Amino acid sequence: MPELPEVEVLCRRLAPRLAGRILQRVEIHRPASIHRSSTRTFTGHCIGRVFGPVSRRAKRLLFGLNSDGGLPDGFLQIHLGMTGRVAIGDSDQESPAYPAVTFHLDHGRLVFSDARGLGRIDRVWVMPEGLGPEPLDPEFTPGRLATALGNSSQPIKVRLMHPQCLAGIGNIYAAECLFEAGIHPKRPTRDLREAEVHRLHRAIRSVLSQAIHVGWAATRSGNPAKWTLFHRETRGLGSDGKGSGFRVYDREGAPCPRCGLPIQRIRQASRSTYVCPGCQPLKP
DNA sequence: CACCATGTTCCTTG
DNA sequence: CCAAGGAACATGGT
Repeated sequence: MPELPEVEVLCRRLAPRLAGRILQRVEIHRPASIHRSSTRTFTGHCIGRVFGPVSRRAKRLLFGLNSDGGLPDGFLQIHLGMTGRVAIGDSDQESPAYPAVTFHLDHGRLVFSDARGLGRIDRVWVMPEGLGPEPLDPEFTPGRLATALGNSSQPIKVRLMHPQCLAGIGNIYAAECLFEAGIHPKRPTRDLREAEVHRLHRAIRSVLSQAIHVGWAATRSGNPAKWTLFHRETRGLGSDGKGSGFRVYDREGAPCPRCGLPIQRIRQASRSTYVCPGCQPLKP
């Protein structure tokens, strides 16, 4: 469930439930999930710490930790990879499938589970560096987008997904944003006109914030166990033009919600991209 | 068995 | 040198 909107909603859900909780014990079921330190070192840097604010940078969750004296002591950073999940449960609840690391708290526990094992947990003391701007930051203007895109000849879709270019955009939302902006994924980045960069900026902000809105609403109105996969629940329902479903992602052959032509699936950098041949012309 | 999969990083090829 | 593509990571679902 890991692109910016899903991580953002997860972050907002976890924050109030973690604040003040004490990390008493760490159980590592999958050592490879611990990044850049031994399991021993990692555990030692966790035990006894108290959870503070929870935030997000790109697709990473950052759990602020304090020492038992109350002083700030860095972060627990979780990158979900493709299949990572985070859940909070009572101690007597059944564990989720594919548990990788369990954090036992003074009340309940936090479980990171991961079927494919591409997610990573890190103990860090500085904010992540080398990442592109946050698209929902008020400072993120069309000009900032233009700067981030640079004078690259890369296809715009591939460029959008590059973490050092822009934070938080993955395969799903790259396709959605480009559809919304009416830009073909294969357009060379440097060929985009100013008006198109403007449209793309607007599309990125509206698609991402709408996804957060939908994801957040889903957590509040039932089906809490499945909210992270809301895009799968809504497959095929995207033709309402706005709201819950994806407009193009995973909708090969389905009618474009804007013009009715069948959505095409193409390949780019060995990943699937979905595009409407009518609404996203190859030529500006 | 074949092919697909929400991410990131590194290597190879042209 | 650069850019684009592909592989790798490790595993499950269809």
